[in-house]
Parts: sequence; C-alpha cells; structure tokens
Amino acid sequence: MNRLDRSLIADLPSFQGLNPAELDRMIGQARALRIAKEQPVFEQELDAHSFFLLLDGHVRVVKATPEGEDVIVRYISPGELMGIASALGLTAYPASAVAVTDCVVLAWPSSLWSEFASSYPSFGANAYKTIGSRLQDAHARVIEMSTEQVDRRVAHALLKLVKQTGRKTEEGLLIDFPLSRQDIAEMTGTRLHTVSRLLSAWEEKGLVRSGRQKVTVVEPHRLLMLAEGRDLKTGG
Amino acid sequence: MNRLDRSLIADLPSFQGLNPAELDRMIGQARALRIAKEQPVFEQELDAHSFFLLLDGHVRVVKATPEGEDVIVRYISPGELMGIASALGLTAYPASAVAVTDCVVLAWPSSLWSEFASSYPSFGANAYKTIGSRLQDAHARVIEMSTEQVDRRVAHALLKLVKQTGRKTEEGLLIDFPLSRQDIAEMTGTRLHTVSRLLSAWEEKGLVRSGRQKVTVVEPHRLLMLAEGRDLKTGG
DNA sequence: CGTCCATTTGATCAGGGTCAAGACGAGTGG
DNA sequence: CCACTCGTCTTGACCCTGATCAAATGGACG
Repeated sequence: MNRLDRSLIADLPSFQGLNPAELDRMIGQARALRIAKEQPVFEQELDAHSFFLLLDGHVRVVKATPEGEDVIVRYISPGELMGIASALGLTAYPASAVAVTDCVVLAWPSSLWSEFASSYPSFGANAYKTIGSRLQDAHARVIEMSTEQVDRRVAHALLKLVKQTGRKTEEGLLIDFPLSRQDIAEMTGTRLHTVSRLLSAWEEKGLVRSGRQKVTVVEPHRLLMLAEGRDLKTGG
Repeated sequence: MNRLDRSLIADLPSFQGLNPAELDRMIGQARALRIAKEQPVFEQELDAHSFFLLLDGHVRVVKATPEGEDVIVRYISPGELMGIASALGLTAYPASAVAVTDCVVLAWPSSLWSEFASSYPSFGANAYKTIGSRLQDAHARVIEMSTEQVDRRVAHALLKLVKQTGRKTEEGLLIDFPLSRQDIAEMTGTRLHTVSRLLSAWEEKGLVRSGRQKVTVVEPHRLLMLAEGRDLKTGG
C-alpha cells in the first residue's frame, strides 16, 4: 500500500506555517483518490462527509437551480481546497464538483475539520483566508452582474481563467482545460449563442483564438481594456 | 461611565454556548457607539480596525464600483455581526456600512478576533456559520441574477426583507426601515424606474402597498408565487 | 463513414434600460 | 403658516442588448 508523502502538500499555500511533523500527521489521515474526467467529486445536497484537496487536474464547481439550469460557481486548480462545507457549519454540500479532466484528490473526513482547525491554527487561518477570498469573489460577481454588460463579463471571465490556468503557447495564453461556449455562458449569466458571437467577433479582431472546447487569449492587454470599458474600439 | 451588561448579548445567536463569565469578558472589551442615521459605521478600503455587533437600528452594507455605482450587499438587523473582515484575514473593509436609522453598535478592536476565536470556540464556530450563510447568500444571488428576470428578483428581495424585518400592521407586513425604489434597484441589479413600475403594477393587483421609502407586503403568498414563477397570472 | 456534439450564424423580438417630464410630499426658512 | 425647494416617485416614449428560434456547418470519435 502506498504511503502518502508530505511533499505532496508541503509547498501549498493552505499548508504554510506547518512543520513537517504536522504535515505528516495531516497527510497520514488523508485518502488519495483518482477521479475520472466528467465524474463527480461530491454532489450538491448530499451529506458532506469529506473535504478535499485537488492535487492534479481541474474541477468545475456547479450549482443547479430548482428549474434545472446550471451555474458554474468556479473552477478549482491543483493545490486548492474544495468541499469545505464543514468549515462553515454545513452538513450538506451546497454545490456539486465535477472533474473537468482526470483528477487526483486527497480526501479527509469532515469530522477532522474542527480538529485540524484547532490543532493547526495556521491551517485554520489559511483556510479561512481562502473562504474570505471566495466570499469576495462571489460579491465581485454579483456586482459585475449588476453593473456590467455581457461582453465585459465574458472578457473578465476569460481573463480570470487565464490568470488561474493560462499556459503559454505560440498563439498566446491557452486556458488549460476543456472549456465550451456553454461553460462560459454558465459562468457569466448568458447564453452559449451570445458567447459564440462574442468569441467570433474577438477572433476577427485578433484578441483570442478559439476552437472546440478550447480558448486561447492572444492579446490579454486589449482584452483587459475591453473588460474594463476603456476600450478604444480599436478595429482592424 | 456606563458599564455594559452581558444581557445585551447573552441571547444572541452569535453568543450561544458561552457562559456568563465568558460573556462578561467579551463585553468588557467592547465599546458602545451611537451612529446617527445616514452616518457610516465603517468604510470600504479603509483599515479594518474594528468589528461590530449591531444592537439597535438597521445598517446597509454597500459596495461601490470603480465607476461610482453602488450595489447593496445586504441589510443588517439587530443582533448581527458586521465588519468581520479580520475573521477572513482582510486588513481593509471590503464594503461600507451606513446606518439606515439611528443605530447602537458594539465595537471590538480587530486585534481581538483571533483571541476570541481561540478562547471561545463556540463564538468562533457561530461566527463562521454566519460567514457560511453569507457566502451561500452571495451564491444564491449570483444564481438569481444569472437565471431570473427582474420581476422575480425584486419579489425575492422584498420577501427576504419582510422575513428579516417585517412588522405586522393592519395593511400587511411592513419593511421596518426607510427603503427607496433606488435601494431596491441596487439590491436587485436593475433601475429605480423598473422597480417603480413593478411596484405600481403590484399595488394595482393588491400584492403590496408602498409609498415614499416605505413598502408593505400585503399578500406574501401571492408575491411568493410570483417570485417562484408559479404565478397563475391571477389578475383582479 | 456515420453519428453526435460543439459551434456558427441569421432572423426576430421583447425585456428592460435610457431619456424626458412632471407630480407628489416632506422638510425648511421666512 | 405658507411658499419654496429638494428628493422621491411616476409615467410615457423610444430603442438597444441580448434572448429566443431555427438551421446549417464542422470536428471528433467509434
């Protein structure tokens, strides 16, 4: 049986301030899981039995409305915590998480949360910092949806993804996992048709290059101008 | 000089699970403040020196966009914590808080947060539960703005306020603080004109009664139907 | 090679934003 | 006590953004 080594987590932001012995104790209670592409990590409404750390791959966090529409809450990248409902006193997951690519995750039983938070105060503080930034994200998104038009919201979403997972290629910065027009629509509160039209227009202007479930930002700077509304309508 | 008594806070949800001595120690470090109507409790971007508990009155939490538009994040009612940026590792307030009516608040220096959270674990757990429900609120709002039309969003907003601060009158449930069309617009991501038209229409249908900075929900049940889209278009 | 899904693109239309004007009501100062 | 002013609210007219409906194209994969 494989033992998990502390080097898997030692360098991650969530575990800064912990000594090797503490890391060993924490990882000793984790279970490593492999999640195949398109399979769920955890599901909305179900008992929040575990919390997770993504080691490899990408995960999409989705909330489903009563009417059956999906809204993408965020994408999780390697090194991030997810499913930390228990930190907030929840007994059920408020959203579902689905592997966008094949993933490797660590899982801890939720019952360990309070133990970890009190025994390893830096871990607790780091985790609550994460939650704080997610709360800020959510508010930022409310504000965006209240005050900005679709094109800017889509531009912001792409820039956020590029910052999070952008990989340099000859063409520009590639968003490093499969991302459809529909996905972008679910992130920005619009429809895939509108996203398609926007990307087509931007491709013509040379801002992005995109294909089937693939988006590359060619000119991040000009896209940012557009996102911030300081667009000079620089045509071709 | 007035001493603050633990009875001010003993029954509040945030302080459940604390014994009298603990309550005394906490309130002994608080300062009571009076905030006049329309005056700020704390301001966005400024150093988060304190966190607060609202004892009496109502407070509006607002985020201003770079372009100068305001978005109302939430209304705070008596007994609720606010300005708990420090719990999330923030050093500046992410939003401003303004007294909607004359208010009485308790203030603690932010530096005490970590001390409180570790010395009084129930207080910490309660506070993080509060943060959790605010995070859920924010996500719920993102979803609403992504998937629902303006009339439903406004209906939801009114119902939420009624649930939070509704006071029974002969006419129905009165929202218990001054609330303008503009305020409702800033809560729902629309314009005061649209809110005005909606309220006029609903008044005609007998769902609400409203006037200058004043809204009474006459028929919460029918308003809920409308909010949930199970509206039967029951005219007069 | 055929099927399935993502994508594109056109046409139409309506929700609600914007612009404009006026009515109403509360508080203020003379 | 009244006139005035200021801020809130109402209502009409117009128009634009982006949703909706419809159909075709194009890759990917079995």
